Amino acid sequence: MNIAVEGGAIAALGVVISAESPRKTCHDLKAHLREFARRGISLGGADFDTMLAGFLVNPGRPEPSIADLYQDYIAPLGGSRAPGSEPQQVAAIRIALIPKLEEFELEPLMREIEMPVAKILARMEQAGIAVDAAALGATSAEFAEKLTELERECYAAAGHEFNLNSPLQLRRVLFDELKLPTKGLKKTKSGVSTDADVLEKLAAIHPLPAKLLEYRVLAKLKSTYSDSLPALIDPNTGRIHTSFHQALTATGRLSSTDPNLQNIPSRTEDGRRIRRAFAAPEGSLMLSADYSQIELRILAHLANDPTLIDAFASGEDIHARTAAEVLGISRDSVTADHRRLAKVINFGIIYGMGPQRLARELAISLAEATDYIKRYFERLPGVRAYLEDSVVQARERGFVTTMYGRRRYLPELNSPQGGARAQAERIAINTPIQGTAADLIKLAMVRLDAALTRARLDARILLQVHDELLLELAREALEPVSTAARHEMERVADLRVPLRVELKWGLNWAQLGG
DNA sequence: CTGGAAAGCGCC
DNA sequence: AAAGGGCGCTTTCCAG
Repeated sequence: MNIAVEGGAIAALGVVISAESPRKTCHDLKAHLREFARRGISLGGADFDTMLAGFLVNPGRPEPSIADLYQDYIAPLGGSRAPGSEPQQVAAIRIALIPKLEEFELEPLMREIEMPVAKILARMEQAGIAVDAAALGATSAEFAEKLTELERECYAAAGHEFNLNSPLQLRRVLFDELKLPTKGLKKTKSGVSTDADVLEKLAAIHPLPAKLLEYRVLAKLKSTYSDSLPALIDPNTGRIHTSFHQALTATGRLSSTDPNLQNIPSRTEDGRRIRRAFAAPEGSLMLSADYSQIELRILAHLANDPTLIDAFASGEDIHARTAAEVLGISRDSVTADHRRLAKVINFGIIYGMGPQRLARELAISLAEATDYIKRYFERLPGVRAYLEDSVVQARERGFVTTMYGRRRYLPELNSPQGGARAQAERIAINTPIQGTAADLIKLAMVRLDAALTRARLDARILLQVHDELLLELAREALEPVSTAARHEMERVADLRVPLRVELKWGLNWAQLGG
């Protein structure tokens, strides 16, 4: 096979150098880059990660190990040779995967997006993020006081003490002891649900569900965030070092664990207290960038629907425009309620929502919900045609793709089970949209990192950048962005609609952001 | 004691 | 009769 393998620690990490070219292959490059950085070694020029390539070829196998890939791509070739060392296996896997990437036209996605993203993520993980442990501690203490009071009120409303964190005990209190009506309420496998939806309905007729809703929100924030995050601060760096997973989700999104930094609260004021604890230290500045309405913009592009494209091209409020279309009214007579309704419909379309769910969500009749959906598709025929075609094509080919060719296989589309088939059809609708958004956001990471690197900055999206001159340089790097918090930056991809970038920065970006 | 399922809920 | 897509974390509860 003509492969040279470096010895010692490097071979143990699965780095392979081909003898005829200087290209280096790695399995889980991001992990190795972190390990190398920790030891102060540089790993130059790695241009192929077998884990990422294997995942692109078959996303049904998340975070494949070297053994998984050997099993999938080398063993079936029927060679009689022994598997060899891990680096040798990695080299063989690369050779087997490259033709697959080319056949599926995934090579540009691999080379231009996934490989650069892996290197950026390694730096982000290594850099970590600063969090104000004292602020979190104060928040926890305050939440604890409020929780004690809420507990007392819940026990009083129930008539006795019980474990407020146990849905089972709560269900017995609500429906067996207090005999609250269960008619029309959502059920779980074991009985009537006690989720927020149900408790909100019951809140109108009894004080316990109302208090419990308050209790749950605070208990969640305290246990998941203000209590847990400080424990994850690395004593060596004083920062939190999350792990990003690049070869995991079915749609191509990233995920984050230990802790999950992608679900830090932002919606409620109590939640924003948690988010505010992620503040740039003295002398540094945090920058965050995001796209506004990216999924609906992608829908407009993929569906090539003139109305949606026009709405985005002219910078309209998309939910208000949808409201005007669906309700058949002029754009100036759209009220906040109309807009709220249209927003639910817009999201529902992306997720493949049916009329039942829409009716429940909006507290309207099934007939009305059915009518809204009908009118939506009448007014935006491009969307209807696109969604129908998506499902038909997916059924024929057995998979769906994103704009950059990322695949997701959907064998369930031909299932005899109606429920499983319907689920697969919703996935067939959602995945090209959600997955394309993931592609574009990764591409934006690569471009932004390159821009800031050119400006001699060390960029870390959502992480701190150490540089006294950051603000000046960021302005330059992100031209035509100026001092305001939100601006249009650039078109990241060849879309039929403009993408709008939202930037937030400051010593505390959470305060600046919406 | 550990592991896993279920319920619930935080984010996009 | 009909689960809106994608995640990860905490708690309870039960099995081993």
